[in-house]
Amino acid sequence: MSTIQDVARHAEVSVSTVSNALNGRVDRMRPETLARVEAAIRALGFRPSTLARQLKTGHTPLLGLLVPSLANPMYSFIAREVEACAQERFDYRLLIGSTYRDPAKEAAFFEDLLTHGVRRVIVISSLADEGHVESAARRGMALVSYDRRATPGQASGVAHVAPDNFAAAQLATRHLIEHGHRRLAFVTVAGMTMSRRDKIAGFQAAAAEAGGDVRAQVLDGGTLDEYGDSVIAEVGRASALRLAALPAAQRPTGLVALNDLMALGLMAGLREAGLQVPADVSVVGIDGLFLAALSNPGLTTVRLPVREMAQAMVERAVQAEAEMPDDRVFAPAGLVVRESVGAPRR
Amino acid sequence: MSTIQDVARHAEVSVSTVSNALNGRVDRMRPETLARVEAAIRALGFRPSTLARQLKTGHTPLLGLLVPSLANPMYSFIAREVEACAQERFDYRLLIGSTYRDPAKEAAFFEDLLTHGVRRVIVISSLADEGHVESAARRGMALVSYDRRATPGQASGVAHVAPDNFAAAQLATRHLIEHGHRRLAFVTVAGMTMSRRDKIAGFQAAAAEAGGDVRAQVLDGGTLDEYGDSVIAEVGRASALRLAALPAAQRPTGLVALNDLMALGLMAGLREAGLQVPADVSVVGIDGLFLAALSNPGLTTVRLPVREMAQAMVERAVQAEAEMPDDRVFAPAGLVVRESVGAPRR
DNA sequence: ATGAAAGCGCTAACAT
DNA sequence: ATGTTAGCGCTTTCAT
Repeated sequence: MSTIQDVARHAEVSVSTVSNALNGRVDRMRPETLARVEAAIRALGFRPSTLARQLKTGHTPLLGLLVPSLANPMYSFIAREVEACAQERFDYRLLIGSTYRDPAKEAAFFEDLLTHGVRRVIVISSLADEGHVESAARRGMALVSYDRRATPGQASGVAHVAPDNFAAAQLATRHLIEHGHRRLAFVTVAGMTMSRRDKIAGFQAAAAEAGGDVRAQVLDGGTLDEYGDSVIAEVGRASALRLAALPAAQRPTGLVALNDLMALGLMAGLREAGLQVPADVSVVGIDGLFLAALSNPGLTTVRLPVREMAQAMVERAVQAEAEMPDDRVFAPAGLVVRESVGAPRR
Repeated sequence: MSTIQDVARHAEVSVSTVSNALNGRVDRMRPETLARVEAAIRALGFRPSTLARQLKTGHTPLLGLLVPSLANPMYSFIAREVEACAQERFDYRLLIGSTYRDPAKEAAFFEDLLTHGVRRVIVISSLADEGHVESAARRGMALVSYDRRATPGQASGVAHVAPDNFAAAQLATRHLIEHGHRRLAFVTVAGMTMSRRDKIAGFQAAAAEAGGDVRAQVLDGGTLDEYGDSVIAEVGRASALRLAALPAAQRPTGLVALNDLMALGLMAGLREAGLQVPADVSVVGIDGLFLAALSNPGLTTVRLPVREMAQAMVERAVQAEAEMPDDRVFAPAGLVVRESVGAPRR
């Protein structure tokens, strides 16, 4: 690797001239000089070290991304969009870390980012409290948190980007109601996060607006001890089995799943128990993963505007100095109707 | 952020003493001095900057990972294992990049890594030629390439880790043959890579060993122009439609898919065309994604030892100086039997 | 046992 | 228009 010194020597100019050329201050030199510098750069295959540059400027074109688990298709889809946007629009690279819902891992990730000079981070955390995130913000990081909203009346130094979970669940639930379902369940996992609370509220609001004969229950499928890849789907499968054990006359006929992975697990469990989707039970998911199109029956789901949210997060993180709204909520991109919802048996 | 200077001042020692303490050269100072330094570090919440350290030592604890697309569940699963291993065993963080099969993006990623001082990289590339990779190796990077083997008689400076694709496809094909299938097809996409070639060879070898009445064809489902998330599945769907259009007496009854995503697409297309899996057509995948367990019917697939391969790659990349085999091939972890394979209709 | 000082590759005043 | 130089935070000889 050649250095700026080598270039200066080769072009027979000083390092500052090379530096000026490198940083677009080309008006400060004769075109001819610039040409010589550029020729030298090309001849030597010189690339300035971000490292040395950063030591001086205190700034590095690296974006931190914290996800619960890369093996969860929703998170890897978000990661993909974040990476693409960061790279194409801002020339930033992605430093990624998984936490598996472990507070210690999360804290360690922030430490390492600090150490690496990374000062812009997007956090997708399922941890209940935002403590680490806020303390990182206090240490001067530009933080954007996904799927979470600001605690009211409390400036946290953290920006928030989230889907409109209320609207998404409401949309899903209305779809079920329109198909004639009256016994509804929202299937979730143990642990209440803000986003889950919103989905449940949307679910209940849709049920309420449909009138008195609609029964809407929330089904908590159990704990996610270890945040594995398939656990949410496994919880869905277990919930399906519990549902199937109910007498048919009591069993909910319309299920809103916490997300697509849960819906997929639900369908697998239902099938295992000998129940048909949608003949016996209808299922609708939330997320809009492309995998939902491959299931059998195809999963009807609420698509979230992942690309738009990813762009918003990247913009907010990278242009932290700019004046921008601190909190953005994105309406669902719409309902993708496939085959997992039908009229209830009567 | 406090610096080593602050610590030195606070502990009333010189920076070199602090540096020595930081780097485990504690035998060079009185225990009492060490204690003072440690107290100062704690008091100030000091964390040495990897950055400055790296500028001096030329080494950074960052591992580059190049994948075709994070949205492909197999790659994100590998990424997850790579990240976990790199972090837990070596305290390395992951700098990730997607290429979408674009040589320019791939080259740009290497450039950026160099610029960031990253000198160890794991490459999962579907690009035909390994040119960029080898040139990066020549520039001093420690490279490990996944799912590809060394070109014989050509020291490339690149280490290779790959599943035994031949054995995997052979295992899948034998399973079909054991169930009585005689008309077999291997379903792939356009473009021949080394790993695809090996899978096809394994498929054909299994067919050949089964005797003369077995017909084994290779079905190329078309191009992957843009390396999107679902494209392989889409190609599978399209291939299924073509297959379904064939007269039943000629149609292959047993399908080996290039990978699980392709198998999932195949099953979706078959269903769309009104064909039953496994009654009309049996399907077996390769990869062992957890998603294969959620499909309907559950996908029978050959599980690849992803964690073991990820560990091997990380070890090789991080301990590049150590003497280790340059090429490792991993046997499949076994066949996961679910419901997508049955006896052919007769 | 401890400290002084020379860089690592670059940027940005501040000269000239 | 171009050059000199002082750091950025750390490691590492080499002195003391």
